[in-house]
Amino acid sequence: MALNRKCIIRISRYKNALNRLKALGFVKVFSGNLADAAGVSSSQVRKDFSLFGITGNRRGGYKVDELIKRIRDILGKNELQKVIIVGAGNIGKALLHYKGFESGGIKVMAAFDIDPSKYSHELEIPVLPLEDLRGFVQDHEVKIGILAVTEVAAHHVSEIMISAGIKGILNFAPIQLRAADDVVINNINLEVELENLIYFVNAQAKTDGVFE
Amino acid sequence: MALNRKCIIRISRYKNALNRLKALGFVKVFSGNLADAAGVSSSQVRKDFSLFGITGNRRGGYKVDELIKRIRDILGKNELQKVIIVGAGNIGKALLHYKGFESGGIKVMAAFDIDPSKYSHELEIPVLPLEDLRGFVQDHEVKIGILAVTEVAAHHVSEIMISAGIKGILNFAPIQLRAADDVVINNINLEVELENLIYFVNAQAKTDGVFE
DNA sequence: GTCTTTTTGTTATTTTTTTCACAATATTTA
DNA sequence: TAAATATTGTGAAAAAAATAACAAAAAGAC
Ligand SMILES: NC(=O)c1ccc[n+]([C@@H]2O[C@H](COP(=O)([O-])OP(=O)(O)OC[C@H]3O[C@@H](n4cnc5c(N)ncnc54)[C@H](O)[C@@H]3O)[C@@H](O)[C@H]2O)c1
Ligand SMILES: NC(=O)c1ccc[n+]([C@@H]2O[C@H](COP(=O)([O-])OP(=O)(O)OC[C@H]3O[C@@H](n4cnc5c(N)ncnc54)[C@H](O)[C@@H]3O)[C@@H](O)[C@H]2O)c1
Repeated sequence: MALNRKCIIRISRYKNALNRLKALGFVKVFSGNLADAAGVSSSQVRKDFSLFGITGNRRGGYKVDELIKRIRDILGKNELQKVIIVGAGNIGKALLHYKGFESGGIKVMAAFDIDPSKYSHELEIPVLPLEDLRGFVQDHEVKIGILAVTEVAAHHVSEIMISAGIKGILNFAPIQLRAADDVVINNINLEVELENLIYFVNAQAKTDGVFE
Repeated sequence: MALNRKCIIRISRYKNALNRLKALGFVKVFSGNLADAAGVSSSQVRKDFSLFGITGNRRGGYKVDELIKRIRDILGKNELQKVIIVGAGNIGKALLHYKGFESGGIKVMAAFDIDPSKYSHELEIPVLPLEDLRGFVQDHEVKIGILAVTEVAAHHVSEIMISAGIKGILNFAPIQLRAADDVVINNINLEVELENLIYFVNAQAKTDGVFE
């Protein structure tokens, strides 16, 4: 199996599960514990680990602290990850005010907008004019950007971000952004997610069947 | 191939792509056009369609209007889909103020919270006390809920929602919610999504390779 | 110190998903 | 009207992913 998106998402989930298990007092875990906590199979856990060369002890399982350290390292959680937000509207502001990223080693450096009424230096995280984006990204060597502008502006703004040096975009606009091979794009389409939910709820209401 | 989550997500994307193509003046499309617009292969498009018994004309492709109608029907877009939001904080409010759902046939009926300072009848969409949730869900026969409360409250609140009759939950809290077979849960973990992006950007910086 | 038990790490198997390939058949051309 | 051509619809093949199986090794029992 390759080292694909799904696999890394599971690795993130293992990290979260491990933190919970650690809080419960676990010092070592077996692949089965972790599998239960993360909602996958134990062989999936071992398979994923073997892909990253993560090893435990036969019969002894894995030491929680070492495992967390190893996974944090894989996910880049040991360095501060700098992020910018573009578009300080509903979603942009929600992310801007969220306190949870910082504790996970993700630092929102600034937000950018074209609407002057959104600009602010009072906030802990400043909202700056879009024109300042290029300089800011280059000065601070930011590689990751969250795109939360209106649908019509999204494609254009993504090009500005990429030309400034952004290499990864988390896109909330309801268009399927695509870009050159050296830029990673993760599209989050909340309406599609809701449609999905609605489909399966309605289908279940009809058939009482179980899906996926 | 079964009719799984990924397949329905593609169906949603086809719908969005078709709307764009229609706006560009397309009256009929071939599987290849749609594939390009949605970023998949043409045989994938035809396979998905065959799963739903969607047929076109050999050599003639698919009529855009008919196709949109058929897909809207599959996704329940021809009836109004009622949704509630639980948790009127950062994310909850962002969703509450979003105008885009309505045009997609998704009607946010109300939001619920435990913090009285969040209550409001002034807004187009009211924010009500959590105690009112059960009655509201039952009166309005709401089946879909968006969960946007704090992490610690999420599991408990999900149980309240399910016991009130909610059958599908879009969960933003960073825990992997699970529930009985007759409830569909879609977990959106933005930190995990960012971690994923960060991983592939960092990996690419190291190897200059291309991923998935 | 040997035996038993448990759990990893990895290879084999199965299942799922995607792509390929092509007969069937509309549409267009002549 | 017949021939040429393009595109669907689907079964077969390939690829990818998940699960199962089990030998090897570590921990504990006695
Ligand atoms: N809010 C939601 O719940 C929600 C749900 C689903 C999808 N979305 C999508 O997320 C995106 C943001 O949604 P929102 O509700 O926050 O929208 P919004 O209109 O509240 O905010 C958009 C922000 O982008 C800014 N902007 C517009 N053009 C810009 C440009 N060229 N450069 C920089 N900034 C620019 C605007 O000034 C505004 O502040 C939209 O594409 C929307 O479709 C939002
Ligand atoms: N805001 C973000 O950008 C962001 C990003 C990633 C994840 N999340 C997750 O999304 C969820 C919401 O985040 P947020 O930033 O909107 O948080 P928030 O603290 O702004 O809002 C949470 C809301 O839930 C309400 N609440 C708490 N307990 C409740 C209960 N038992 N019943 C009903 N309401 C209750 C609170 O009163 C508050 O209004 C959290 O779980 C958070 O971890 C948010």
